[in-house]
Amino acid sequence: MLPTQFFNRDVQKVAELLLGAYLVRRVNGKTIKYIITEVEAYDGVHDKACHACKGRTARTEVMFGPAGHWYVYLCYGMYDMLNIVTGPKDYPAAVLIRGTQEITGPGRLTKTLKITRALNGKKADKKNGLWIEKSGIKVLKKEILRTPRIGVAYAGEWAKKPWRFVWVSK
DNA sequence: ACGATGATGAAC
DNA sequence: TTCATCATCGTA
Repeated sequence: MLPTQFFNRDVQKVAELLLGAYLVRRVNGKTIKYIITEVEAYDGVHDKACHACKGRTARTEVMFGPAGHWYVYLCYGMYDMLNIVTGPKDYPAAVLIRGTQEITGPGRLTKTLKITRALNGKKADKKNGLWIEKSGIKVLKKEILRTPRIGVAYAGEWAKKPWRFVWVSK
């Protein structure tokens, strides 16, 4: 299980390192590991695509908290989005986990793993049934595709930042 | 291409 | 209290 310290650093570094790691879900006695293949970085109050650009609010409070906690919010009235908080306390940033080897799309991911806002603010550990583990899989730099983030066209210049990371495996 | 569906933040 | 907006997806 990756410790809090792992997440307590630059959000883009964490995003990159999460590719090839296991997202582990334990629900009613069964534990399943999913290999993370697609993530996005959201970085600070200045990032207009990051919810924290609105400042400290009831929703964004979790991102201002310590690293290694889940930030789960409802998107488009239907889908829960799963993020892991990164960086030091009071610096709002998070990595959106968009997909795994078996599951493409952040909405499908949370639906399949039965992840809801009940996990919002909870620590990524075994007690909460959702955590991240090192897999031992080697992801080469050349296998990482970087693109602008999805669905954030409203964010002006920030929409153009190549902060989406995809592990292209063949 | 479009509607479902509800929380959020900002305006009034 | 109302309103536009939204880190999506299934159906067409």
